[in-house]
Amino acid sequence: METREELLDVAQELAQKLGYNAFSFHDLAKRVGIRTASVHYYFPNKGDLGREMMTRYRLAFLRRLHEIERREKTARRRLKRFVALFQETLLSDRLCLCGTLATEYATLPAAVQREVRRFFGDSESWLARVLEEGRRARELAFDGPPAGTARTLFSAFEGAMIAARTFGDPRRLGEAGRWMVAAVSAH
Amino acid sequence: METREELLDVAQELAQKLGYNAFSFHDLAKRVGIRTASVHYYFPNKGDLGREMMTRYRLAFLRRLHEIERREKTARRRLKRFVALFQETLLSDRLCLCGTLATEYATLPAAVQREVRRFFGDSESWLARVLEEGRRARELAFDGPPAGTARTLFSAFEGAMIAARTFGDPRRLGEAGRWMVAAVSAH
DNA sequence: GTCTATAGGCAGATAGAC
DNA sequence: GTCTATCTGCCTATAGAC
Repeated sequence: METREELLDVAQELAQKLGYNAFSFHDLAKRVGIRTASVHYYFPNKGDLGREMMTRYRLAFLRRLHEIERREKTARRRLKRFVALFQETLLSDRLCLCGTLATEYATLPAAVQREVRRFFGDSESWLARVLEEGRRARELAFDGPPAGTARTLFSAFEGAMIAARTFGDPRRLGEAGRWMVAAVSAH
Repeated sequence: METREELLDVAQELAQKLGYNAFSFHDLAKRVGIRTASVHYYFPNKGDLGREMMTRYRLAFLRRLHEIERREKTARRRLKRFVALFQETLLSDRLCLCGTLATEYATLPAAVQREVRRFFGDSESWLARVLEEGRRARELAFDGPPAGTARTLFSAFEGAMIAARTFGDPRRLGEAGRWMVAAVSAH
């Protein structure tokens, strides 16, 4: 693998496990087997690394969402697969990268902040689309514009992820996922 | 005010706004008008400060929950007041202290981690009690044990708080609050 | 209680050799 | 691309004077 990608992988892992402010260029260098100065060859400063890490994460997540849409044809199954993506992350004691960066938001360079907001935006747009189609098909039921329900679902999943990792109990996320999906299901 | 309390106030403010790993003893000293070394007089190390800060926050929050229970007699009003507590925090660009510490969980001293878990536990117990009474009174409706719904509500509020601050839009929390309360309301 | 002085370590970052 | 060497600054923490 190219060193550049390896660095982003390690940075992402540490950010998801410990937070953005809790890892250093030296930590990355050690893990990849190079020197701190060499990390600066790829990323002039930590903000550049952070922005690229977040962009890459967002695009990879978006690809997986589109894959879900292609493979699953009912809204409820799509929502469950969305939660499953988060569960997968949780299994390696990681949070959604966007969730960790969002709590450290005020300390981030502006370019990284922008990427965090885009992640929220992209995810909520996808959820809103799934919700809207599901309601049109009479499979789901909820009041008001899909966007509002999408925002509530997304933040509920992010929050449940944090709680689940705190207690070292991934079932907390599964529970919240089933609860929220049931709440938007037509009965 | 005593210096000790002032230090805890500033530490809490910075932790809620920036994160636990983003403030230093020097930051606290500067704000309170003393020297870094003097902070160590009150708190031998940052872990001691963190634990005491989190304990104090948890107990103050619990007191406000009990106050809500005393003043409000319907479950729906109690839940709305719970969300209002979070909204109040959000108005000064802060997150729930427990939420910020939970995302940095792996970097915290064990004693601080324990306090974070207790905060989750206390809040969820209170919510579960309110939910149970509300259901018994036929005011609320939800499936299964109250604890499961309490966990989902609490993490949804924590998550909504994070999203709301990221977008600088407190209404996101209000929206999630109304959505969740409606979801447990008997119709 | 608060200070000065100081220690040792780690942070982000740069210059310049190979 | 990766290195050594180095800089500046900040971090947590301690010793000891006032």
